Amino acid sequence: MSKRPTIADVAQRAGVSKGAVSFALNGRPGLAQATVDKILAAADELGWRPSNRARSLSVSKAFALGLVITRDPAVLSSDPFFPAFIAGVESVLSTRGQALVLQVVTAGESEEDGYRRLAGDGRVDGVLLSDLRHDDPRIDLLVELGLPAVTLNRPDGTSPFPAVTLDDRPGTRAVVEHLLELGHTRIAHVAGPSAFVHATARSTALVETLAAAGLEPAAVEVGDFTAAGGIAATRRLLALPKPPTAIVYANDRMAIAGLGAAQAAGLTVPDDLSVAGFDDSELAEYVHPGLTTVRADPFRFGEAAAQTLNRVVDGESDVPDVELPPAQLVVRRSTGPV
Amino acid sequence: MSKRPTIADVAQRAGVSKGAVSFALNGRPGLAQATVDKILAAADELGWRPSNRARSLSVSKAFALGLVITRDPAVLSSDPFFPAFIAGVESVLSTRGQALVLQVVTAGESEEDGYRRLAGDGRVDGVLLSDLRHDDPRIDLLVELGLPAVTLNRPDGTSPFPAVTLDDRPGTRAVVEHLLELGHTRIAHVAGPSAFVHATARSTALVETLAAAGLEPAAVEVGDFTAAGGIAATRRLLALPKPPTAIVYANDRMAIAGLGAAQAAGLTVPDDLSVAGFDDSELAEYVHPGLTTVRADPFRFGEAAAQTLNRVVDGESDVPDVELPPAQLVVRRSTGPV
DNA sequence: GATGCTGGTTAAACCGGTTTAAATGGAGGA
DNA sequence: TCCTCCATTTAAACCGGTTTAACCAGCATC
Repeated sequence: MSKRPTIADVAQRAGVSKGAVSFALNGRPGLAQATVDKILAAADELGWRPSNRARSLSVSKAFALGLVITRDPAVLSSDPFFPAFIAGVESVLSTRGQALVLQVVTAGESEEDGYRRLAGDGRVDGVLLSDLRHDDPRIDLLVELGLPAVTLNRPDGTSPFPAVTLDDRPGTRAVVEHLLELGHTRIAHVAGPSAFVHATARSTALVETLAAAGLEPAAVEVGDFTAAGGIAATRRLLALPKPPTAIVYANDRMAIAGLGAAQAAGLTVPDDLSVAGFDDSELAEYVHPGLTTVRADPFRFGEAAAQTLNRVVDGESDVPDVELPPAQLVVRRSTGPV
Repeated sequence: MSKRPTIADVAQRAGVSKGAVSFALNGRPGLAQATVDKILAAADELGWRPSNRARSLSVSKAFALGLVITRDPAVLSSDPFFPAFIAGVESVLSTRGQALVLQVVTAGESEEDGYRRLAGDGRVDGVLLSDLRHDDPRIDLLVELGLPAVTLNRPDGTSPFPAVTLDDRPGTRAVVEHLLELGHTRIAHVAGPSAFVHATARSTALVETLAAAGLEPAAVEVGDFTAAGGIAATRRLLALPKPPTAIVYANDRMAIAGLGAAQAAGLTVPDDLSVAGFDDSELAEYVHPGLTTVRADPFRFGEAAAQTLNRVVDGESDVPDVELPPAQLVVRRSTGPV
């Protein structure tokens, strides 16, 4: 069981100093090409890979990015967004030898502590800020902590961090127009919690599209993105004196649950009620009837977010925002004529 | 913007040497109590927290655990297991100042590289081995890499690592017995990929329970744990000359998709067909009809796994296996009399 | 009074890299 | 021949902790 080689071993083997090896490895100028070749050959023969820990200490970098996920009720539990998003992040990190540090903040602990820990421990060089909220307190917190960040979608206040955005509005607009074309006029909405930026973005897009057609929502219920919330909101909508003929949900989980609630109430979808979701989660295609929804691309979202954050971390100034192609309408069987 | 204090600052303030501060911090014997108090007070006043990076380098530990998730087809995509599992892991790590490094291996890269990277970079002190497969090659790999591990469920070969187990069999048995009580005799099964230990555990429990009642499965289809696989398997089962009156799926995603397929084929659940899943994912309760399934506790699974791995990492020898309370049957509306 | 212990403390080496200032050596110019 | 200058290369400091060996005062022992 031979110990893992260190930079000193490589230096000795190549007949140069430690410093020279470091220079060669990092492609610094000032070394003769022949020397560089000799060093790289020696490193190769020994199978040397520089120690992350030593590098971390001397350059004061963690070579890792962080993601804090708040898991308050069960908002996260089966969210189809994160797994794919994380996969996208990884696809970038793996090429740069970086790691992803995940922190799930459970109900007890405060989310703020999560960020403080990540920063205080020097675990990460920057964080991805997801599920942005209005007047999000985390932005000031990160500024205070001096931790670079990238926001997923654009915060409403001023933010020193670049934003990676994926516009939910065109997709929402398309859903509403699709329903209008089918002849619906009593369209209700089950929104996400109004604290979230993306929740209100979807809601206002819906309201505006209806307004452009001279309509307003039959009703708006606020859900919490969970299946349980979707059920409750749906029941309230169906109990209205003049129930809607179509319901647009702010995410698929609420929509699928709402679909179940409607069916449990004896309604046939889409004959008696049209239902649309948002996310195009895996199950959307396979429930009965297949769910009309809006598809984003969380993998590319993750890629773009990681790339952008890395530019910030690398010290680039004025990193521009990145705008991803908007979400697309996917029409399935859960929507039909009135 | 004052720099963050180092151990030297604390030492100076307390009027002692760096070494003394280190001793005091780590609660080592050999220091007078008065000195310890003085040092801790000084550290407190300065708000000093030892640098993880420096500690990592000098003690050769990462203070982090790793989890590699393979995301080959889309097997992971909306698996309800991981988010809760990870939350459980975090609940343990956060109390010890450890971090969780997540590595999602996408289709392109080989899973083996994922572990090699994690080990080679010295990012983690140990890993959690999930989705155990028969003759899992990762066990030998981790031995070769010298990376401590804990397996989720017990591998069939010999393994030097402790196992944290949650027996799926009692739950599966309960599902089958429940269906037998309802009068079903033509019970089919949609299994998970036979490479997975937990998939075959569920399958054999099903077969054995039926055998105890003098029956055998009406048919067994192998799915891949995805919704798409669930649909395909269900269609094949329903196309049989004598289709089953009940289908037991190896997980909820396949079951929910199967439910949709059955309904799309014009069947009424549970009148024409009973359906049962496994996991008790969030949507199980809210689809129509509510899905009869088996509930495990992934959060506690994560807790137990992290605790056990930490015992190994801390150098304890002969860490015993941990057995969690078995999964429980949850009866809902998707199962009924023949 | 020299010797031996012992609890308390420190100086210095070490972990494995990066980085800066200084040293080396050979070519070109006076 | 001697001096400069420039391209290479190296020695040493540094990052911020941990750990080992040495040191020192005080006290008991003989």
